[in-house]
Amino acid sequence: MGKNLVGNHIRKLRFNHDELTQQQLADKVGVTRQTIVALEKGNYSPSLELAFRIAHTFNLPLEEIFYYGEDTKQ
Amino acid sequence: MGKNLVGNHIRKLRFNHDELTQQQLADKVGVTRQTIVALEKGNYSPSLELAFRIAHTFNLPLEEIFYYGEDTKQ
DNA sequence: ACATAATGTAAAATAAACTATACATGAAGT
DNA sequence: ACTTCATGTATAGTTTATTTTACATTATGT
Repeated sequence: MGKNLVGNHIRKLRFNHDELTQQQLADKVGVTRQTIVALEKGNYSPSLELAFRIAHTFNLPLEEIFYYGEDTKQ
Repeated sequence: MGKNLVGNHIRKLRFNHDELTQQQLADKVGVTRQTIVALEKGNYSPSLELAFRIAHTFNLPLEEIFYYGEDTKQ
């Protein structure tokens, strides 16, 4: 257990960003689709390394994709 | 194995920031001293959650403390 | 009706992060 | 000389992230 305190906007970004599919994003960042599924579902938070690669892929600063605690963004 | 691609400025920050000791920082962010030691040594990269808590403690954006690949900062 | 592609879900196995414990070293103070 | 404190190092154990495999569902196209 131990609830996951980190949220993200991955799902939204996949659609805004070239309509990426889960599998395509997974390939781009070098993980399996299951990992993307789990992240979108909020099952756990990624490693910092993976978070960086995802941010890289979307060309966004990490903190615009991932946030600690409640989402405070627009 | 699997080399760690994420670096950080934790050690420097401990000194710039109130001369925090490893143990004090560990307490503030809720991990053991061993974790801080490992991070400073670059043995592995933290979870995203821990990275956020550390950034919080130093009152800095996460990406000013942690960087992917080579350090490109000043 | 059939095939294909995207997604959801689930569970067992491996890898990586993190803890707990323990001991060693060097510096600083008394 | 002794104590205390910060740090270094090591290793076994637990927890969490990630992989692998597998099957189900819904939508789209032919």
